[in-house]
Amino acid sequence: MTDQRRMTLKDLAQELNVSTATISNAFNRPDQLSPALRERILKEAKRLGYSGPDAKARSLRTGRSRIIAVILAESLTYSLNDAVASEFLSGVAEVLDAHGHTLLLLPGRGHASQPPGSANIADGFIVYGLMPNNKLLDELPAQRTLVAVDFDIEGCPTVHIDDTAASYKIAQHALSELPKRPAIINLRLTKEVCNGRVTAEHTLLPNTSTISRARLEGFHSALSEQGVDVAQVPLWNIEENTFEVCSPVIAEILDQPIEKRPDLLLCMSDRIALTALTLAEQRGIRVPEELRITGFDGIAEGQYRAPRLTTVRQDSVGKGRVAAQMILGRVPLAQQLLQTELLLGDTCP
Amino acid sequence: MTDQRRMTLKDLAQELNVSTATISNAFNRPDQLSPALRERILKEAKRLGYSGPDAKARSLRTGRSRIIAVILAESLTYSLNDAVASEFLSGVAEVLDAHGHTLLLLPGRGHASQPPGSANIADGFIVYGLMPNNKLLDELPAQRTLVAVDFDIEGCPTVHIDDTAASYKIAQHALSELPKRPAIINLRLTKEVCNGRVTAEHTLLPNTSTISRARLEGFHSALSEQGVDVAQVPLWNIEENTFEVCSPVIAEILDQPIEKRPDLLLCMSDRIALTALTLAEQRGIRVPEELRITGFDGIAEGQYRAPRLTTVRQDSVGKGRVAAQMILGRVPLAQQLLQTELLLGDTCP
DNA sequence: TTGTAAGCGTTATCAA
DNA sequence: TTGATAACGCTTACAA
Repeated sequence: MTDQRRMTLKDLAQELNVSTATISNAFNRPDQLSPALRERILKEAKRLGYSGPDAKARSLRTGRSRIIAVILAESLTYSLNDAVASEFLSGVAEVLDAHGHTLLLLPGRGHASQPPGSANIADGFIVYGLMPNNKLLDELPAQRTLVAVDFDIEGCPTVHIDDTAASYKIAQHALSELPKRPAIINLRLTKEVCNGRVTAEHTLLPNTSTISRARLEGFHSALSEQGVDVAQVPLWNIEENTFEVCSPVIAEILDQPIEKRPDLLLCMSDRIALTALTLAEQRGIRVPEELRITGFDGIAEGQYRAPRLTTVRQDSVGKGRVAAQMILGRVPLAQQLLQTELLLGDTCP
Repeated sequence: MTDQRRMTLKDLAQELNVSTATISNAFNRPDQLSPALRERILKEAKRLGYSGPDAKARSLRTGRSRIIAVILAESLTYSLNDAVASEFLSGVAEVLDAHGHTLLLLPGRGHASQPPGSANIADGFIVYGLMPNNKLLDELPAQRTLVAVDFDIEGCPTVHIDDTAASYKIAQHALSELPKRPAIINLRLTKEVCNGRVTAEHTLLPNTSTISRARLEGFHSALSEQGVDVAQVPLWNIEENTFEVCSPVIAEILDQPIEKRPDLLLCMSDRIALTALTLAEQRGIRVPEELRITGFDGIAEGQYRAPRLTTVRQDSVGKGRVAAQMILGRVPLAQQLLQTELLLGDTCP
């Protein structure tokens, strides 16, 4: 009876002289037994140190674990420290939590030697961001629900924003005052690794469904519309959306002779824009007088500062919520497109 | 054989005319069967769409899931958007990932109606931050490993920083130039809810093991040492470490008549300090000339801006790494104390 | 209202 | 080197 190992439902049943089914019901279906008996069982369980049905056994038996996995395109380390990904996750977490589910975090890129087979314990998968190799996706249990966020998996429900429209919108705003020397700073858009100026030697990622590619599209159409020759607009590439990786590139841009230095930076993320802002401040370059800057995302850090960032807000939390609701089957599995909103700050009034 | 439902190990065994044990060994113990057979099994498995042993069944059988849970004191929504907690999590994730484990996130406070029984699927628990009620802790499977971070559970391995020493250190630095009107802004230190000035009507949290209490201790001893009567130093309380919650309190502090307005703010977090900095800038109060500000934590946002925050850096990522290593049994379960480092920025030179 | 018993898909211990 | 077979702890028809 009460030996070393953890007490099981069976032990408890024996102890109380009732059947295992009754104990199970006491925990899972209150309506299947008399309140009195249930009361007694719960009390005795607590007294004897039985803390409820074992999750492993239960999930094997029922086939469901109440665990939803989020697969992050980037490493967990990066994602957890990125404002946009964090907001997305908190949206997911909020909904899962409200419905008694929990969140398992899986790295996409560069996971350990052995693939985490433990992953397939999840009832469903939310895949956030483009997977570099579909290998991981292949390994996902086919039967399980899948929702893709910010990219497309064929025949799979997705949640998206209209990146092209959003960047068109902000570029159009920025171009209401025509810049002399506009420049675009994008995020991982070249096939080759390139942290700096994009030259003729680089090729852009072919996949038109990446968000970077879509945003470039939007910038370019707004520029063309104003009669700017987009081929003449310098393109700079950033390999990772962090201050450390951005800043050398931004420094290179800002340290050009003044007659070549851009007077408008269209950045593909707020992180890039904020880095540009900080470096401009350090150099005494006045924003927006000498340099106008636009961001993308609408993260808090860009709004709770002076000068406030001009940017497009995307509802990352909302994206997370919708993705989670789809996975839980609380909204129909579909192709959702979320709204964006222009945020007129001080960096490009 | 190949019906609707997912293929199982047994199905595969039947299909290949080998025993289930052999299939299992092919996946788990290469040395237990001839390479040729193993090769064949793996190939056929892939062809027939068997993606390896089911995690639920495996975890029931072996007793281990390769999942480690982190229980966060605050809601997931808050924690994911807090720089310190995020860094901690990324430290945990990094180590877990390197050893083929995955991360399950559990909310401490305010979890859903039904306790997530799915939690006990985890092999071990890292508890981050003070648990408001130990109820959740009681429910944790007694047998499982537990590591406490930033607070104490009796008889449990912990990882900590020396909050008192660290805040003593930074306060001492700040006091090298004696302020006329110092003030302290702390984080959730009153028993009653209080977002504003702490008065005689408020009582401080009794528990001396909270990090806020420990930091206050450090501030006070540095002040006393300089002959300042700590009873005269105003104490302000913040209920949540976010810009939104901080800013009204900071506004109240800064909008006092100039002869009452503090000239030194000792803040218990960088978030508070950064909010103070932003609001000071908005009001044209010069930092550090008219107002010196110190933070606590050393988050990136405080260092990648101008002026840089003067603060104490705690190695949150390192804390996460150590906690994860302890859980995995890669370092001895013990009481670890991590170092802190004074970061001399521009807000209190 | 309560009890009986058959799995859920594995792994581990044997024996062959 | 490979194969039977008994658990792992639980849920759920179905029977009483």
